[in-house]
Amino acid sequence: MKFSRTLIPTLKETPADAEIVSHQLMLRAGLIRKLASGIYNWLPLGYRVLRKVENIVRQEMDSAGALEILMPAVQPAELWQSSGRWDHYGKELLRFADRHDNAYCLAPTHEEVVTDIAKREIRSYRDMPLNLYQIQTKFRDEIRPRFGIMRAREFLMKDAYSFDVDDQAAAASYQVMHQAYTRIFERLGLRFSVVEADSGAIGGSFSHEFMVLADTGEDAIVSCGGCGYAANLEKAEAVASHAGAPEPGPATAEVATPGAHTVEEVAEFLGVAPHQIAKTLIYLADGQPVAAMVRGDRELNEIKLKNQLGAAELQLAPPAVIQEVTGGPLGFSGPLGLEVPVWVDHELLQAPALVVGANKADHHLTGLHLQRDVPQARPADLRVIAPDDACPRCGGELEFARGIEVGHIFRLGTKYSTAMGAEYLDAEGQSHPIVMGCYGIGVSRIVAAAIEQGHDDNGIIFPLPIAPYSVTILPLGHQGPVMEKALELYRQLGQKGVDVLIDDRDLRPGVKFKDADLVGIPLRLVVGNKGLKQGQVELKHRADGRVEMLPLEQAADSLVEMVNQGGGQTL
RNA sequence: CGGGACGUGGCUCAGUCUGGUAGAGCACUGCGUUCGGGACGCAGGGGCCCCCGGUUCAAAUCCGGGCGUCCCGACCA
Repeated sequence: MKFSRTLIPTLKETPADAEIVSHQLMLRAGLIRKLASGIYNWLPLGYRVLRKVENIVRQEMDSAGALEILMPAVQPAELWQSSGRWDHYGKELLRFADRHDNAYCLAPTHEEVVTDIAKREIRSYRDMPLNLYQIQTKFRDEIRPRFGIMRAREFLMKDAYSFDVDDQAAAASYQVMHQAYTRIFERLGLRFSVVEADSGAIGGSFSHEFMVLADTGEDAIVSCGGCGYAANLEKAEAVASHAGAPEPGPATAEVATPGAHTVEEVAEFLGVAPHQIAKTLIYLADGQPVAAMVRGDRELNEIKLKNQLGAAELQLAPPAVIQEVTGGPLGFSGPLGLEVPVWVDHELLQAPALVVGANKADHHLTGLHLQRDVPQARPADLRVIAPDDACPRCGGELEFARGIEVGHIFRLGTKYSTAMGAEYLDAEGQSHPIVMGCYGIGVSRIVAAAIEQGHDDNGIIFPLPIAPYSVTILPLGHQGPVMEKALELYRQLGQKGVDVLIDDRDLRPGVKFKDADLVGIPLRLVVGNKGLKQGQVELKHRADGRVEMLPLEQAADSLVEMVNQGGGQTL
């Protein structure tokens, strides 16, 4: 492609409404433009990147035996009512009516439609295993779209769904996808980590997330170098020590703690360490109050609590409810005398004496021994794992990192097939619900994630496999031998199947250098008078800045070799 | 949905407090010089100052109401 013939509107200045690097650089490099909040146009250069990501995903899904289909973005309400999600999905589901006043939605995901396909087309155990996937536009009416393409309302997703006869077969299908995903992210040229994850509202037995590692990532993850354990912070287990329960000390005593609400204030006032204090938090789980306790220096993991309770919704109780449940104001809650269920983080059982709220304004209790004083307390893993925690598998040291979720695989079990009546007949003629799995990849998000991971002060550094062009040629001059040689190289590379962009604009060299860096093309070939006099062209690697001089006659072949070895694609 | 900020040529922003002819840099067009890291000179084009209403002789500027965008939080593959 000739630069002068395409549309790559680069910007010198950073647009004011872009906060994170990937968003800024995608705008500056002319990959995307915003149409509305969370809704973007993909310009030629950006769309090439998107298509290259898509190609790799498609190739690996195909070779894993999945079958590509295309499902509609507009879906009738009835389907969503049959799964129960029309009422439960919430406002993220964009609903509207057609001219006949029939209700529809823009699909945020496709379990309903694909289960409907399975229900209609799968009759026998002989029809499985089956895996159907699509690469298609999703719409989620996010409360707050942000970070450009990273959390957009409309985005491109690869979603796959597996259908199996039983859990064992479903586990095998899950493994196949796990491997396919690993190959996909390796081929994309991204540093990533596979972590255990909470399966969330979609349900199912367990799941893994594929995280692109980047300091700016929205998710925190932990991993163990020793045994390979890795998990989302939301999910990571905090193991209890196996030491026996400590002997109780003297009975509890009430102390006045005027004005001390927070753990820090109470610790300071009483001259104890925060870990000797227990926080008691009052939650509403599906509207029912419960108490949950963690050590003062710990953070409660709401997802763990929610899962323990089997609750669909969990939120901190408002002050009025706290007053009603505990008899005291916010900030002085404790477990004694509560009639609601009390859940305690198992770590607390090791404490011989705890400071807790007295359920009375400006008062706390000291010397609380959980087993003695709150025998009905139910121990569980309720807290967020912390840097001083050991690996829950091998006891080794944990590393903390940040990541961007780009893939998520779930086992769905029979949630949708049962709700929607998708069944098959086994060899004995018995009817069973189909066992499903679902597997998502945020295709457009990968583009942003790749940029979060690969950039420097000068712009984007694309991995070769997804770079919009593998090679860019910069003729430092607009005519004469420089341009002739540059065009010759351009033709040679093109004929050999290399995606190449030649900057044939009549501009000063500096502008071309800046744009080439900004746009992030991995291999840059500079054709200038200096080099040509020695029969050479200069090759610069975008990633590490390495420069080498290549003899003119061999340049094309060398480049082809590099592109092929680096997994470069031709669109 | 709670809190905050912002809306002025394509982009980045000044001007708003204290009402009085709409500005700068970049980008764009033409000419000339320049040409290995975002050149320079000259000459140009381009604005419903987010929208609606109000106050005023006069509103980008003051007042009221909308709309939009971004950030933090809550929420979310």
